[in-house]
Amino acid sequence: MNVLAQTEETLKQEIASAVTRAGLAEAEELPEIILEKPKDKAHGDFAANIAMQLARIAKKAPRKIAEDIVEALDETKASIEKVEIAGPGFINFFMKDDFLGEIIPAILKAGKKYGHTDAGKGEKVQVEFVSVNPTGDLHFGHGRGAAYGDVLSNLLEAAGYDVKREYYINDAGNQIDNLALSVEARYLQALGEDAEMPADGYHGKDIIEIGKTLAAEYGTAWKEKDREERVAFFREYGLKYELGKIRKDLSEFRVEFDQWFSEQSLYEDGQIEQALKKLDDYVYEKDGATWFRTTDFGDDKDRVLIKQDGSYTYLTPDIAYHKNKLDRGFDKLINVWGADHHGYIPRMQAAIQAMGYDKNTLEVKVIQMVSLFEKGEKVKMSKRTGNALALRELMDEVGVDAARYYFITRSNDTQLDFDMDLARSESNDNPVYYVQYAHARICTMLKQAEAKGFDLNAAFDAKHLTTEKEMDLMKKLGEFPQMVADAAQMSTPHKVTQYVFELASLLHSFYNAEKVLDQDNRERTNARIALMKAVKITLANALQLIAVTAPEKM
RNA sequence: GUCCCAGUAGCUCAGCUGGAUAGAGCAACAGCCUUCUAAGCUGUGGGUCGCAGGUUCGAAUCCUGCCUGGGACGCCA
Repeated sequence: MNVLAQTEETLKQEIASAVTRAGLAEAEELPEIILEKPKDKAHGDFAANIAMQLARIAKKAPRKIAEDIVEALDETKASIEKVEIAGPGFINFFMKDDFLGEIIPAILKAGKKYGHTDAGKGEKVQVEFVSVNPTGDLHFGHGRGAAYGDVLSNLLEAAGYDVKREYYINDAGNQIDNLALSVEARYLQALGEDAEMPADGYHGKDIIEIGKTLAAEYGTAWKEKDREERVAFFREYGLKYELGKIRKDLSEFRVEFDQWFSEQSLYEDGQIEQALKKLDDYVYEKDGATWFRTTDFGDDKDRVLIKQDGSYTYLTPDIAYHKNKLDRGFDKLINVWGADHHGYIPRMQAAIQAMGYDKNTLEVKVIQMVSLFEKGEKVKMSKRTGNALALRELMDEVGVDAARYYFITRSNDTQLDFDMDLARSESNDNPVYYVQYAHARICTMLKQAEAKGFDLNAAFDAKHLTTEKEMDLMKKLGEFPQMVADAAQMSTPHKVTQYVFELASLLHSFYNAEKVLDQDNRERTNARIALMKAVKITLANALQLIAVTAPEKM
């Protein structure tokens, strides 16, 4: 299925055996053979730097080593057309053109599965992301983390990992008490009372809405009830309301979780006590509190687990949650956090190690901040809510396709400027449309082909694809599975938007240069139709990975 | 003060597990629609890769120091 990778593999093996045959190095001391795809076509289809790497081992000049390797190469084995030595000792390989011929049939056969590999070998990975406190609206910044976690999960699945997506609900602790008290205050205010918001209350307009709704539904009934009972009810009500809204927004943003994990459930099952027991060797008492010696694992200072008042810090149930994850048998845990939480990483990794696991079992991906720009100016606050722009409002403004695409274009560790006008624009400035248009264009062509009586499933021979633009397209198509595997392995979803943009660009370029449907050249037309189908599949699969739609027409 | 991220073309960013003349989009300039969607294509100009050292046959990429911008340093979550 991964044709290009197979070609590469064969070539690597042949180079390796040529090196040993030429007596340049023993098999054990052979460095990993690295083949790169040169940017400049004059440097061939693949280039190897092995001669430079061997300079020290073989104690010879790189160019001389390269000559020896080339001498020993069996060119028939790896379908090599031509070999050149260049620069300081690069060996450039020009492959027989037909090595590309296998790509299109492989794509047509694989269909929606094209790009999938078994690189991950079924390893169990859990991706925890978003996990926003259910005390208010998701804002646009959360959208970046949501898109990142979701696309990363998609990539891991495509690369053959066994992935579970999870949202950790902070439904215990202070912030939920504050939510309850905030709801209470808004409820009483809705009844015309002069109730004051708690000091750390949540001032979002959504809480005001809850208050009004409660007042309308129950009138003064809750006001007359026992305070404790009332707050308990508001607590549940507020939680359910906020969580429902978060679920709905994320669902609309095309993000679905396998599990919504309740912090409260950790309290109910005694899991926190169990986790504390597990940390026992690294726990001590001081100043009436219980501490975790995270400095044993490189943290700046030790951290409190149980406060003087006997309650847990945020860290403690979170450790229990991670113990729970590990107990479920995941090989790898990936957490997606906002940049403002980066300082929390050392203590969490300390916990992982204290529980007997390798530090890298937990990988934390930090997502840098997002700034919104409109009409060239930074948008700080929403006029409507007084808070940061809600994710819902962003979706309404620019659409889910554009929002998701933009969040994914940039590497997670650079701050993102989100240009609202650009995301909204239906013009060639907008990369989302550019890519989608490529897909739509192919769909139109294929419809035209049918209308003109071409058989879309006619037999074809890729040898009729001879122009440079066709070659470029086929090479690009062939890179897709490796790109997916790399992006999954390196947690770099932005490689997908980059790839899909490049593929779209090659398609547009080809489209403008060549005509696909030609009654006078049936054989070439059949081959080109097959090529177009392969590009369409690959574009659609790439867009599927980032959950952006692939329209049939625009 | 310590830690994390960034600093690459006028702007927004790729490239960073070291490799050949540093890439893309936008902006600027010049062209392309009687032909499968011009939401497109073709071409031109544009760079001390923040600064200074170091490692290396080779550094935007690795190491050290410094500068600038953003973020974090709670018995908050």
